[in-house]
Amino acid sequence: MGTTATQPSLWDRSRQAVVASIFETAMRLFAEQGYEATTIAQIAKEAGISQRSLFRYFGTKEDIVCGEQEEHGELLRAAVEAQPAAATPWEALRAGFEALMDAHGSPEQLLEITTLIFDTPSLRARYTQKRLRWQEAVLPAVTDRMAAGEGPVSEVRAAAVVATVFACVDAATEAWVRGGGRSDLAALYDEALAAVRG
Amino acid sequence: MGTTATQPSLWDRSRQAVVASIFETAMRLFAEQGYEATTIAQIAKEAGISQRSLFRYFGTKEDIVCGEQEEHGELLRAAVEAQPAAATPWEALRAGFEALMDAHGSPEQLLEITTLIFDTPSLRARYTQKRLRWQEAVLPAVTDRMAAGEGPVSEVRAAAVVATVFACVDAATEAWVRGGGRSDLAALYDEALAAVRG
DNA sequence: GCCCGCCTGGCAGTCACTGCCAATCGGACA
DNA sequence: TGTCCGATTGGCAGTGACTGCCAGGCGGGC
Repeated sequence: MGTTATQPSLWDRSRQAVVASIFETAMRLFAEQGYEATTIAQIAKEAGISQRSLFRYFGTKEDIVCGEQEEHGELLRAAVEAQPAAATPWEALRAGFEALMDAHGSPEQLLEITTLIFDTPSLRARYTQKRLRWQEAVLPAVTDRMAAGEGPVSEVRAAAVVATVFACVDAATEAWVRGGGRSDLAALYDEALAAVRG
Repeated sequence: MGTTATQPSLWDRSRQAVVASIFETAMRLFAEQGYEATTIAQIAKEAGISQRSLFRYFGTKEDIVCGEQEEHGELLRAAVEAQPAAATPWEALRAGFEALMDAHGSPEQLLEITTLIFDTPSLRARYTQKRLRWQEAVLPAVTDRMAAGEGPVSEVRAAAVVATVFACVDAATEAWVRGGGRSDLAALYDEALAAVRG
């Protein structure tokens, strides 16, 4: 364990450094010229890496921005499943998102990334696509929770609850972004859900 | 008006014929080989048209499948706004979707298209993107309706209601597709919404 | 000092999509 | 009827994202 913890970490460390370098270069260029106007060739050049290698770190141009979402899906699933059995699906999912927001480093960077995603159609499409995977990931936990409360649950009912929570997160996030991040995201989410369930 | 009604209709008729021809050719090839494996060049060749002209009819490959969604958005908006003032947002939106489903010709073709979209990631992403425009289109009507019931409404609340309805439509549609279209889509939608609001 | 993996870069190719230009087609009008 | 004109078409060359392939380099283990 001691060797496997240091040796791969050397590779991983350099790998993380390259990833971060590409990411920062790309975000700077996106901010300067816009996402569509920035080419992969330009990012690679300014990051001092070959185009071919860039694609080995980020499978697609969109993944440079949306890439982190992958791991966050796992985090969300784990957080939801870790909630006490007594919690309703709504409470469990809310707690899951809370955990997700805690995991983020600087709120400024989160706002920057989220704004870019919501302002760029192709990025938003990709983001929505990834969120579909999140929905699939938390579905079993939600199904179980609903079944505990009211007996056997049809597929649609659980899927609808999950989809609704994500829809409210989306509405809240959009309002948050449009307001320049000045309001509280969690409060917006609560307001959104209250409008639906109240 | 008389001339403008017959003359463009000749052009439009031939245009519609070409569109239909491309669409049918493409759907056949998609069914035979899958969406990704079918190239624009192949569709153009088999439809007896140049690649360049194909792109004049359908701006993107995805639009061959998702293209109709554009006009349906208008239909939905009109139907929602045409609902009586006494109807709640939920009732108005439900009626809107009912109108939309009535507008579709054969249910078999609807099922075929929808299945293709839900089974193909890039198509589903594009579809979701277009649905976002629908959401923006019906948002004013829903905001007005909510304001009538409870006074001034914040942006988030109305957006959340709209997003939730679309999320339930999505969940219902997915269940409908996964079940091979054997269940009733409207019933699935009602079940989905009941799970959320009940 | 040598060998062996892995990483990297470059190259050529595919595919969706776009701008440009010339040919053509069909109706309008003299 | 013949001619003109606007719209449609097709081909061509180019861009940009992305992929497979192959050769070279850099590390660490023997």
